[in-house]
Amino acid sequence: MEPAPLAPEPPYLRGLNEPQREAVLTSEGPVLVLAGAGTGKTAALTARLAHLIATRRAWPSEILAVTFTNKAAREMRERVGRIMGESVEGVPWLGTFHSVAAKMLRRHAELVGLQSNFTILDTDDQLRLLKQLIVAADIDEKRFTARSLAGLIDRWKNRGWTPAEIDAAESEAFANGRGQELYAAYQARLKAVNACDFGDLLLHMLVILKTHRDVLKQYQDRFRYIMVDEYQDTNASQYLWLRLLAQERKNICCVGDDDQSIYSWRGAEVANILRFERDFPGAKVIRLEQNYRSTPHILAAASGVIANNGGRLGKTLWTDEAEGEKVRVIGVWDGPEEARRIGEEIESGQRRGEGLDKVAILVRAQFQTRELEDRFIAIGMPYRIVGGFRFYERAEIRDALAYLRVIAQPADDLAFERIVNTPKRGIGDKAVTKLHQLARAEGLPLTHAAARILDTDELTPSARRSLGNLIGDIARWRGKLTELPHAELARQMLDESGYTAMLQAERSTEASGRLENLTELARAMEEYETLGAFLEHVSLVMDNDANAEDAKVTIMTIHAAKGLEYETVFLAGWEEGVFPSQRALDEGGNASLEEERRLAYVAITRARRRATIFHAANRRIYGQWTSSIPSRFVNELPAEHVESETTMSGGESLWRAQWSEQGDPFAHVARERPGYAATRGPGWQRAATKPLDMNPVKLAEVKASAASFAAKPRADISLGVRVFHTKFGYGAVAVIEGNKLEIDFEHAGRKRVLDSFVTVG
DNA sequence: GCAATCCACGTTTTT
DNA sequence: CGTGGATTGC
Repeated sequence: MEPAPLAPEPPYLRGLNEPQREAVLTSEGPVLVLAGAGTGKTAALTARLAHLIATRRAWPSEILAVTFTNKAAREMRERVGRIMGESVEGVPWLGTFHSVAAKMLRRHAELVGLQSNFTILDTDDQLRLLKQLIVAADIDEKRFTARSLAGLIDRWKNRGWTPAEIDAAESEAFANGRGQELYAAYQARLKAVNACDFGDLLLHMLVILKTHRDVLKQYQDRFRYIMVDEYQDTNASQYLWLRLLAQERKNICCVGDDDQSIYSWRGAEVANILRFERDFPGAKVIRLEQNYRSTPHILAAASGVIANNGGRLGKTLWTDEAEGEKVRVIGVWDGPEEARRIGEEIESGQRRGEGLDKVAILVRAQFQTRELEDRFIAIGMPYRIVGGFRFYERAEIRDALAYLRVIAQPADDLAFERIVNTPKRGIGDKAVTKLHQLARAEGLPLTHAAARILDTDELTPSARRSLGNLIGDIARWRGKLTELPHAELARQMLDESGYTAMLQAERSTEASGRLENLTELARAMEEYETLGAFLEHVSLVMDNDANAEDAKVTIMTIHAAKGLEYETVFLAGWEEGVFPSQRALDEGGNASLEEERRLAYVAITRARRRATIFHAANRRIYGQWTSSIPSRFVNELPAEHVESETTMSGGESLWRAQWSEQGDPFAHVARERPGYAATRGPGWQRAATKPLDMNPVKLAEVKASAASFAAKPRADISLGVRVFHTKFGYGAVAVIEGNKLEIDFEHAGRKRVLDSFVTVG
């Protein structure tokens, strides 16, 4: 495209190639950009955003730009800021799917039965809640775990299904057809505690857009342009959400790469890319194929592997770069040798003057990091491991947040449960069970139920005292919410609750680290206007890639490396059973294998100049020595772009021999752990769906108690009635005050109890 | 109510 | 092999 002779080329087009410009300048109508790895898709996307604003096609507030990660959102925001300078305040609707959906949902929360200050639960809260429900439904929690139910519900939500839309066949997937019932119960509980999980952010918004024409219209009018990054990773609910919003103006631009779809297990549906042209007839499809990242050998190696996948949209990556080194494949004896070799390679790189921050080691699974870590500690190689625990997932941070949540959102039972006995204050299971019982019977949040129970003799005197103190503290802290900066309030709470003292008493290095984390948390809070804004930030945005600039080698999973690039990349553990993973080989068939192959493609394309692939003949997995054969992906590398080497005597022929002699390449892997395949494989799934002998009577009871959510006066209790109490035994009602009773017990004497704890008898 | 001990289990994890 | 969860004993 020729720049107009008189108008100088706008700065945002500088350095873009032809297809990139086309992606930027085609502002009207649906556009699908197929962008291969390293083809400058973020540059194009950002320039497009700048173009829309600079040419006054839309105000920043009229553009919806969604990404999957906070990192991507941040990067785009920074780049737009750099291009547009101070002239643009910011793009309010630029963010992750979840943060944008949350922002919308806070405005319309009441339409799905929530208040706008709803809490966003994390996985831990979610699991605790589900477990309670499973136990309450009298389902064997060993056989049907909260984790599997969480996974199931997540999948349903990813597909955009509300409980009403779960049919019997789907429901079968959990506890003998009770999946739907539990899903419904879960949603009801979430509503009761004014909370939602990650999936709900999108699903609730989707329901609102579907059922409230006016709301839909409002957003359709507002968003003149919609842009979507990493489109291959959208799940059904995100897809439906986008489709509704784009229906009116059809100015939607999706950027993605079907070859980099590695999150199907999280509900991502590559099919969304494939059906784009059907959903938006006349869509313009633009391919970005010039790679600016890697050498021809690296690209060819990656292309060679991915070519083994079927059903691709197909792109041909090319580059202007000089040829460079071939991809090296190194076979070693075992895991420790692999780690040793990688260490040596990095050291020789250092001698060539390569900085450690230019080097990454990518692994398939987290357990592989251990060996590398051991070795790096031994040789004093600075490293950092990406992934593992995020800042806000640490126990102390979650505890602190729970305190804040209890203050901010009185209905947040999960937060209250978390802190009620942390630090230990003698309020154990028994007391908490009682609280639950009361809360459920009267339809109260736990904090209110706690206040109620204090007036009675239901709890032991010491528990009562403790609980009284806690409730008093909570009330006091709530009172300070308006007068004190929330960071200061957080510090006070942590001190006055005894939480800090608990950690100080530990006197371990971990404990002092935790204290530091809490200080850090309080400091972070200062940057937020309100406590609510801070809590939202924590649950949706906070991540921990701090000090990525340090001169350290990065160790991470391939998943975590997506979107990143390094001069030198080491790919460890390319063995059957590790990569592709055993799970992928056992279950999921060809689709799983192809996803593993896409992972291999992502892994190789992270490298700019040097890629080295390792495979070991022996590896210790779960303490068991396992012998393994090279990954099939190694064999799929085009020979002319690869340089092989083995440290074992016999040279490469030994690998080939092993490879061909092995009739069933997985037989030995399965043999290593008898029963492994039986518990995790298809057989296990069959067992999970097999009808079980359930007790139907219990179900009726649960339903009945759930129905009597609201407190009603007990018509069956009047003065003098003989009642039974599990702790105090039989007695006669002496005083009635609403739900509170005083009873003369035959053995325990006069006690104050709540009517929900007694039965007439 | 809590601490010590046993035992089952074990990909990837943007939000 | 290590970990976290549940169970048992104080």
